[in-house]
Amino acid sequence: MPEQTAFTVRSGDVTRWSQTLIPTLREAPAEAESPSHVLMLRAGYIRKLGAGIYDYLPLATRVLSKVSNIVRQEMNAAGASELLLPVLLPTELYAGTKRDVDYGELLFKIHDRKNASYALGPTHEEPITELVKGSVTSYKQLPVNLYQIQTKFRDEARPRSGLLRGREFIMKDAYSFHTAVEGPGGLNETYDAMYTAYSNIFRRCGLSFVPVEAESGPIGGSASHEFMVTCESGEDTILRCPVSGYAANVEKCEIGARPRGTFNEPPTGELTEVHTPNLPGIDEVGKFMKVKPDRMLKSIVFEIKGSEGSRDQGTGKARWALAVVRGDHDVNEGKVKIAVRAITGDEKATVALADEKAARAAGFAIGYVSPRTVNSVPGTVLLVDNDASGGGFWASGSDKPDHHVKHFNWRREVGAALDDASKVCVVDVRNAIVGDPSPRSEGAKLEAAKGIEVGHIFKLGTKYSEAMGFEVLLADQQRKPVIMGCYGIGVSRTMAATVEQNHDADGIRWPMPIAPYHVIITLLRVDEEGPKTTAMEIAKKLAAIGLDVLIDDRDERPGVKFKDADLIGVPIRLTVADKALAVGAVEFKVRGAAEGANGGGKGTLCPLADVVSWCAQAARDGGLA
RNA sequence: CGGGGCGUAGCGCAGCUUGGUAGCGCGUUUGGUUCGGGACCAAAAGGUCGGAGGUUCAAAUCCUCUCGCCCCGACCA
Repeated sequence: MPEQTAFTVRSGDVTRWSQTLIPTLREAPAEAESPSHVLMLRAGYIRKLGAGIYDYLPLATRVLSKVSNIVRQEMNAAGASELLLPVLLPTELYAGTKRDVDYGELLFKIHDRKNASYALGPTHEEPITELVKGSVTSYKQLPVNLYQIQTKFRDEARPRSGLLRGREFIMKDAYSFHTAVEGPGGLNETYDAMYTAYSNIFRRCGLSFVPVEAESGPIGGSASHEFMVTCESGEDTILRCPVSGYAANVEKCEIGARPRGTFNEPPTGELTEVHTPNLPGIDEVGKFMKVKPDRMLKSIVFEIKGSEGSRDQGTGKARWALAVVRGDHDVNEGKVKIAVRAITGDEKATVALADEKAARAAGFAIGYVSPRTVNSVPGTVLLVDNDASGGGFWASGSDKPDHHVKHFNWRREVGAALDDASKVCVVDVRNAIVGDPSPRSEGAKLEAAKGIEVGHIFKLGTKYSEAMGFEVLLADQQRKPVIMGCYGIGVSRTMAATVEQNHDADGIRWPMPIAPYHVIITLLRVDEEGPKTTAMEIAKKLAAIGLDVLIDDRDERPGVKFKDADLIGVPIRLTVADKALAVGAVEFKVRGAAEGANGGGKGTLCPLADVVSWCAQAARDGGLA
C-alpha cells in the first residue's frame, strides 16, 4: 500500500450482518440441483422470481461488481471504452441482418401498446453497428473497441442450473471496428489483445480455465475462441492435446492423421438382409442384430445449399451429402460443410440436416440409409469418415424401411463410384473423442475435460457491416465495409461457474479477488460490549488497507454462525470471543484450510497487534492485487 | 418441442388410493434456561391446499380445463 498519494486509495467496506440481507437456508429448495444453484440459493446470494429469472441479493451483487471491475480494468487497459446501449431494441434494427429470423425463438420478442415489435437484446451487434456507423465518418477514427456490461435476454427453451443458463443474465459484450484485418490497428491486433485481456481477467478472478478453439455459431464470423472454466459439472466437452497445448471444443476439434481403408478388402460373407422393425436407435439395432456399434455404418443425409442459395436438382450439381461414420461415432456438421465445399468447389456452400420428407421423396429411406444411395439418388456426394472406410465386417442400413444388412462390403456394394473423386471422398467428418490422435503433435492423443463457457471471442469480419451498409472511405480512395470483432463474457455465469469450480461440502469457497467480503468476523457474544468494540476496531483497520469485512453480529448460537460463515464462503474468518481475547488475541482461520471432520477447525490464535498483517498476507496469498 | 415428475405455512415434506374439523420437521414470534460447529423447555402466530369449472349434502382428495415449476432429451452464451 502506498502511504500517501494524491488520490484516495480504495478503502474496504464494513458491513454488519444484522443490517443487511443474507437469508441463508438450512435446506435447499427442491428446485435446485447443480452445486452453484443450490449453494447460491442456500447461502442467500440469489432467489428465483421465475424460470431462469433471479434476484441478485447483496452478496451476489458484491461478487458481480468485483468481477465487473476486473473486467473493466482489463478492457480499459486493452484500449476499449465502456458505454451503455439500450436493452429494448426495435425489431426493424434486424432488418438487414435477418438475425431476428436466424436467432429464431431464442430472441425475446415483445410488443408495445401500439403493437409495435421489439426485442430484448440478446447481444448488441446491430445497435452498436448502427451507432458507430452514424458516428464514425472517417477511417481515421478507427479502430475503436467499445463495450458494455449489461443485462441480456434469451428466450431459452429450457432455462436450467440457476444462473448458468437463465433467460436473463449479465454479460460484458465488446465490439471492435477496423479497416483491415492485418497490421497495426487491424482486427487481428485487437483480437489478440482481447485474448490476452480475457486470460488476464479469468486468471485474476482466480479461476482454472482453458481457452479453446471454437465454431463461431449463429453470430457468424471466421475465427473464435471460447474460454472455459474447467469443472466436473460442466456441460461442454473440451479436448486437449497434452503435448502441444492445442485445445478445442467438440464441435471444432480437429483430428490428427488417421489411417484410411482401401475400399478393396474382400467381403466377409454374403450380403444378408435382417428384419429390424421398431428399433429407434443404432444401439438398439446393434443389440438386435448382435453387432457392436463400431462395426456398423451410420449414414446421415445432409442437404446442400449452394452459394446461389437455390437447389440444383437435375442440373448435375450436388444436392445431397451422405456422411458415413462408424456407429459409435457422431457426425460433425461443420466438418461435413468443409468437406462439401472441397468436393463441390463451392466455397460458400452450406449444409443442413436433410428435411425428412424431402429426403424420403428423393429416395433416401431415412433411418435405413446405406452408402449405396450415392448410386441410386442423383446429386449425392458420399463423405466417408476414415474409421468407416476400411474392410472387415460391416452392418448398414438396407435402403428400405425396417431392414438392415450384414456383411456390407464397400467395393461390392458401391462399386466404381468409389473411385470417382467428384462423388466420393474419405475425410474427417466426425466429432473428435478421447484418445483420437492430436492434430498438432504426432503420436499424442487427445484428452477430454468438462467445462463451462464463460467467455467467447469472435472475428466477425464484415457480416454486420455489409448487412447494415457500414462502409468507410479508406486512404486509398476505396470504399469498404468495416471489419468487426466481438467479445463476450458471461459475468453472472462466471460467478456461478466459480461456485461450480470452488465449493466443498460446507459451502462456497470464493477465490479472494471476487469474494463478496475478504474477512468475516464472527462475534460469539453479541451481548457483551468488549468483544463488540474489538470487532469493530479490527474491522476498521482491515477496511483501511482495502479489505472488505462482514461482521456477524447476529444474536445466534456459535454453531449457526460457523456454519453460515462456511456456507457463504468468505475466505478469512476471525473469531472474536472471550477465551482468545483473554490472552489478547483473536482466532484466525482461512476457509478450507485444515477443516475438521464435520467442517470444524479452530484456526490459530492471532495476537491483536498482528491481525491486520495476517489478513493482508492471507489476502495476498489468495491473489488479491 | 418430445418424455418424465411436482405444485399443501417462509423452506423441506406427509395427507389424495378409500371425499367428512389440514398435519409434521425446520424456520418465525414471546418468555425462560443456555452459549465454540445448525441447543432445550413452554406458549404462540402463520394455509384462497397453484387457478377455473364440474360431480357431491360435503372436495386438498374424484373429473375436465388451465397456469406455473423441475429433471432428461432436442436446442443453446
